[in-house]
Amino acid sequence: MLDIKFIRDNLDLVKDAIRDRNLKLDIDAVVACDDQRRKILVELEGLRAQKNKANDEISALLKEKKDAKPKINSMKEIAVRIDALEKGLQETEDNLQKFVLTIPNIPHASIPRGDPSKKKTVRSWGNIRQFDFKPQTHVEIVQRLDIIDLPRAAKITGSNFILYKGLGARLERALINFMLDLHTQKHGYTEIFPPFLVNRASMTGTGQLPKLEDDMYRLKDDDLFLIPTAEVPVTNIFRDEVLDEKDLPIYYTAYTACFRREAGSYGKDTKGLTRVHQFDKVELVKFVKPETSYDELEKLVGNAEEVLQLLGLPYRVVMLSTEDLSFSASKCYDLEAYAPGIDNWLEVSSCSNFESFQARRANIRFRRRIDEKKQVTEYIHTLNGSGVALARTVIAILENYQQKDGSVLIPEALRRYFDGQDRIA
RNA sequence: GGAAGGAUGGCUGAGUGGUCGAAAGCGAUCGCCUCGAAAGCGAUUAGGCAGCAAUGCCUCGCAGGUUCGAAUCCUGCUCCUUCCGCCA
Repeated sequence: MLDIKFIRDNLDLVKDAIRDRNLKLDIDAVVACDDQRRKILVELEGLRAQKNKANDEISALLKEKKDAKPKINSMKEIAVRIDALEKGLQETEDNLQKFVLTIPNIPHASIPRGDPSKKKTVRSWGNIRQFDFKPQTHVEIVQRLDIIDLPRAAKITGSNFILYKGLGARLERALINFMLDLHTQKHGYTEIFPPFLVNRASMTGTGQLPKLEDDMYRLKDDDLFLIPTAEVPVTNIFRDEVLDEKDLPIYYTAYTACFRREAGSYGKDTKGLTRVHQFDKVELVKFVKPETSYDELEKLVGNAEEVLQLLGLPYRVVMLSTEDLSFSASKCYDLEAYAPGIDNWLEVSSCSNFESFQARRANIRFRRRIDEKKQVTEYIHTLNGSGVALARTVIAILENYQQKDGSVLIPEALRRYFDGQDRIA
């Protein structure tokens, strides 16, 4: 959420941002709504001041046992007027709030303007393997090795769900442990295991609601949502709290399953494990002071990249353009791992700086000491990134590590989680 | 699912329908004291909105209601705690 004052003071900037995202929103109407709000507020506050003064006088009269009747009667009229203004104010504020919640974050100046094709490859890592046989797709591999059973997953639940089996299940568990161990032991993150269901306030706090309600799984009777990412429960840990400056920055990492309806995406990447309704992910979340957030973003990307490097998966780092940027993000890097079987770059991580956008929605602040006398509370900056998402990483591992004899080598970094086994055969 | 109790500032916790945005304590910050620290003493210490400012207004879980006036009374809701039931 953007600050209405910021919107007023930076009208052109906000309008440019909407245009750069290829959206249509009537920002002038928002300002007009706020004008109306202020107009009501001024009159209302004047009357309230009058009322408060009169109440003190009535109080004093009663104390001295004098007659307060005339004063009381004269206030009845004002009370009615105040009542009416309050209703009007409420209505105007609700409208304004509803409107402001649909305005996306301002894209950072450093990112490319325009459609998704404008995205910029920042760097690449690793070499694309040259095969002396025709590499198979992960769909073929998992079937042959009997480590993932998609037909039965479809029977149990529906299409685009995954049933891991045997060493496939083991691989999933190994990856989760490997990533959590790396981030907690080497990168200084504290491990979190949050609820997988969250309430509406949490979903609104991180920006999934109101816009993306159709993409979420929602419980019928409880107004709870299955989390689409650990970002939601973990960022909301500090909702409506004021943090202490000296506790910052805070780094959290969490494994969760992630649930996405993927409404409207039928026919797109629907083969195999590329786009599924439930997948595992290890997430990185940071709460930091505003002046450090862009440095923290670079470090966060580095932490996610290290996962792919240790797994030996070739990847590239892509800076998204304005139209590709998610609703709440100001700047975002995607990590794309190469999968030779399907000959595709797969988005396995998305690392974003939200600046104060989520913090304002979720009301997460910190106390900053200015000098001995003065301290102020201000919104923190939140960041998060996948470190990394599993289903697609599994694709990349299977397709990159497949051997001519049909087996799949287990990346060195994972072997300690396989009792030293070096291949899936 | 049933019963009872509760929700007040960074935390604990008092609160009479009318000088209550709110006692007290803890914590924190600053000062005094000290070679330095602890202890002690003193001061400061909720958030938000409008305004250049002075200042004004709002907020005691949330939403309504009664009243000239609500932290306080009434209704509904949410959440928490304890007990019972069920349960991995």
